[in-house]
Amino acid sequence: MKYSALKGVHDILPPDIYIWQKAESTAKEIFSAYGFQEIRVPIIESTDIFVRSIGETTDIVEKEMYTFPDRADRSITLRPEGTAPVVRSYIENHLYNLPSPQKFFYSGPMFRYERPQKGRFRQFYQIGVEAFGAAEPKLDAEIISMLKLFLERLRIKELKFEVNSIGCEKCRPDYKKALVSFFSAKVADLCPDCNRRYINNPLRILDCKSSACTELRKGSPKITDYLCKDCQSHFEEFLSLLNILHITYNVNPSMVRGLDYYTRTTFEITSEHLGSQKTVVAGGRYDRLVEEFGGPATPAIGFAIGMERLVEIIKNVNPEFCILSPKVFIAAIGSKASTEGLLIAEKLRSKGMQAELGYDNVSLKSQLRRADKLGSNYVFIIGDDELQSGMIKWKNLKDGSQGEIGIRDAAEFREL
RNA sequence: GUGAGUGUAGCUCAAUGGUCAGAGCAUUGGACUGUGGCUCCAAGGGCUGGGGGUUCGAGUCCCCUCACUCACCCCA
Repeated sequence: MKYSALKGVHDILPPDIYIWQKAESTAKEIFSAYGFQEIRVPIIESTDIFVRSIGETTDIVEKEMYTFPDRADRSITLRPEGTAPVVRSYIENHLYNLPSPQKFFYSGPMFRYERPQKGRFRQFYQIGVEAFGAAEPKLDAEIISMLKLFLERLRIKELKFEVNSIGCEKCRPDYKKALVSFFSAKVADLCPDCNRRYINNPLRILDCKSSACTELRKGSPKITDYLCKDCQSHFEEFLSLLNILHITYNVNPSMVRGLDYYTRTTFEITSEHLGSQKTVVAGGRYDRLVEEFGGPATPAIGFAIGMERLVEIIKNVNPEFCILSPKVFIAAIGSKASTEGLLIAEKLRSKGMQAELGYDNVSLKSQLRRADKLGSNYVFIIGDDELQSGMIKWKNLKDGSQGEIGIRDAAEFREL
């Protein structure tokens, strides 16, 4: 094979593409109902946009970005996530002057230079939403509810909703201190990675899967015990609204996000159908980011759906998901009949009916065989007899019934 | 970046170091002159991922390399 796709990227082909289209159109429909409008932002941005928002010491920025100099030697990065570009656009276009909250959704490819595995790719697709200008927990709950509806519409069940609050710039430092002092006596026994985390991001120790660290963090302080008064009541109201909305969730105090910009509410939706990369949706509040980017102080919240993972789940739970539209197949014998068939097909198509032609002047048998394989519902048969009589034959491939219809009326054909 | 596993036909997989590398599915054609699905028959399709080595002889053993997969890590 001379050429192949790059590592970690992939083609999306039929029949999978129908699942993608269904997921995308469903997202658009549901998100619109909640007042989210589509926004399209560039795939390339200045590198510093991502460094500033995601955080200099995160893995994404340190070793996973596709960063390169352009011809004028500016540092450009292929977006590794969607929030930063949307925030940049929100500020640059002064969207904060529009009535709050402003709600957007986006969809498109993201790029991270990672080692591929199940559910993880170098070019992957996300559909995400970002809502600016409302701090109330009502918005947080609404967004979770929207996700629930979206997933139900795709007939996906048995997902786990996990929520947490990671506090704000007032209370998180206290928690960090408590955590550091808790682990100070145990640093030596933590895994090498966690030794590094102990210095630059102690919260991540909670996330570590190594058995030693899992053991060592038993009894560690919980973020939820350290929340300041405001964060505490925000979180409590959020949870009570989830109850009112009949959303089943699990509070997971050790769920920390890998991007630095998150504050307060964080959440994740996971599935057992995904191997070790089981997060299909993740998001949270980022109440400080707009201001840090040079905009007015604006609370915000968002999430992103991993499309490959979503499609993987759909394929697992609902393999029959995509329904083929009815098709008419026109089998013609002889060149005159073939021309007639072409004209009928064109008329059907102009009315929006999917019509397929037999090619290559092959036997009727193989044309029918092909019609069957395409999943056609009906076949029109045109040959010398039909041209003479002016009546063409139709056959229903699903139940085998047959009949005749005038050549002129064939274009008016509706499911009989 | 680290580790493990796997590379043979379009796909899923066989083949003790020993004829010409096989099967099922798929594709195409035929049995059936103008009626699909079922059945039967046949055909096409392979530099056994690539390179080197051991051997009288390598798909098989050894080394290198590339690719894929899964896991660690990280994340959606």
